[in-house]
Amino acid sequence: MPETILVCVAWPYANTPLHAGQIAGAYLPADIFARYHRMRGNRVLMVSGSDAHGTPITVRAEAEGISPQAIFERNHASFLETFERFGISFDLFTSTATDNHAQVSQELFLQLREAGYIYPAEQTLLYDPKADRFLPDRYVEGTCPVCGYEGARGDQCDNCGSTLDAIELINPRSRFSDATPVPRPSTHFFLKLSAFNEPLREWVERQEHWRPAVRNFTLGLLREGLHDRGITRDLDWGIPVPVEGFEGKRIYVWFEAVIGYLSASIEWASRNGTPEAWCDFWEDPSARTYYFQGKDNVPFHTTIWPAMLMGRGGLNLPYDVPANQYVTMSGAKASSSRNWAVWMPDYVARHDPDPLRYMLSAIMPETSDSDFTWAEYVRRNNDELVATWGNLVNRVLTFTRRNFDARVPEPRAMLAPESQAILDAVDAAFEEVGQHIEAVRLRAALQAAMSVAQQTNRYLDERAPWSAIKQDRESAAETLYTAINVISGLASLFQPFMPFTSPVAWSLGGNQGDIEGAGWRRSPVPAGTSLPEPSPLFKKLDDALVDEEEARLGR
RNA sequence: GGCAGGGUAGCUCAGUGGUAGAGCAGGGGACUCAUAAGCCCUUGGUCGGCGGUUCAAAUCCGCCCCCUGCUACCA
Repeated sequence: MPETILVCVAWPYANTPLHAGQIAGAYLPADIFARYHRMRGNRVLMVSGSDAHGTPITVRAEAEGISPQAIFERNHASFLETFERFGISFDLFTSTATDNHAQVSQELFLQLREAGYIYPAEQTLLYDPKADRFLPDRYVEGTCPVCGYEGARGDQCDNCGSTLDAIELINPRSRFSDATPVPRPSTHFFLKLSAFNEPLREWVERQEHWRPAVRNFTLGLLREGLHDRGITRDLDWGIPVPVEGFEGKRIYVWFEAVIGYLSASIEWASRNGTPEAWCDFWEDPSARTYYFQGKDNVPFHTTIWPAMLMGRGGLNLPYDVPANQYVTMSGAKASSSRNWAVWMPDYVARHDPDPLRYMLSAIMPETSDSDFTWAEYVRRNNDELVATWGNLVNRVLTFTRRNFDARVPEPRAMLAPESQAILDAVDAAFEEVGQHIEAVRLRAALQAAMSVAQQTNRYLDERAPWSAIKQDRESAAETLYTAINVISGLASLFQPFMPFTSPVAWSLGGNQGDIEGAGWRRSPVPAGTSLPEPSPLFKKLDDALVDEEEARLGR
């Protein structure tokens, strides 16, 4: 019985290209998860898109003297290319700039307003008379009322760490024009999050399969109590508020961006010519919805979005929110401004995708922050991908080619116990790796697959077909027949993690056709199958690469 | 400050009550099919500190120290 799985991935903010930390935090785990479920024959929809709106994009646009639209389009194109070249297999990667998204967002806005969960209220905001615009807190600077530091931002004082309200700042000034901001009233809409505190708490309490960090953090937020939040802003870049008298105001990004999961699903369905197909993922209670993202996004996916869904009614709540911690770069948090990151467009232009997919899977920050270093990247490539897995394929196939005329050898009728045991091990690994992936323990899943490759190397050494062939050709034939069949299984086990090299390994092992279509199982390779000319799956990397890559950091 | 996560071998990290683990690095060995790769053996830790619960604690409880993240435009 196929399952229905909706894979929602965080919407990247379209103001800079993606870096490896974001890939490890959300896009890669989501992709592995989706590819696995597709191989299982489950019905999968994986969606995300560029977050096109918000102040940082308008500010960047002003700084570069071009339109916000141009900033968004440039980065959106970059995202699509990264996903394509790195093998992130979205069913649809759209953006919040589509008419469809605006329409779905406005509709949900009105539904929640109708239900009494959105209400208008007047608030006093800082206004820049010279630039003729309202100021977001972080674009006001002034003296901190707590410690007297003169460079405090309106949202927070970097000196003492106090959380501030821009209106409290002494001697405030606008970062747009240096003008002195003036308080000015403006009416905005608010989302009544307070109404959902208890329903959310009861719901989260029952989600015992969530990661402890995600669940405890959310319960902490709910214990303190959610406050109603403003969901409109005085901006001209964004989705218009669909209410008379609010022309010139926009729906704020954090309210509108999470709706993207729904609007993207609807867009996918209509593009496919099956406009109702999204309902299977959102309305059927047996469908499961997973939200992949970094830990900074947890509150939106475990409180605000579920509250919006509860308020609307009739749509599935998140089944799991497997948020990852952060991947740091050589010990420091990734930073755009300091250029402290592995930029994906840069990486895919110069390196193969699978070694980084493997590395990031192996250090995936599932329970705590983890650290990426180029030295470790080279080591894992050389010691694990080249030496353990790539070399296993290569040694088996070159030996077979030379001694058995490039055909899978005919084994004895009854396999030796150790041969049967290694075949059983690879078959059992599908169950074990699959359980890990379904529980989103991807690091453990990859390790379980890799350990079968290690066992297979041991098996080869025990059976030593290179010496057996001299006295007992049948023994060598059995060993190679067995090893080739194990390789066929291993290629499928690795496919969700390494979708570029695994199909190659699978074909080298004598298989034809599509590895993903062959399903989550070992494809048996019968004796007599002819084998193609083998070539190495991975390139051994030179240690000099470490220095070269590290020199690019921080410049 | 509050909340959350983490502090286990030189390095990166698994391990939630029952004789301390993996990979890498270091040392030794047998082999030679393979991108000198693979295999076997081995050195190495008072599991952040102090108390407590228990027949038994890395694992549960309390306090302390250190690292990381979050702290929400409160209307």
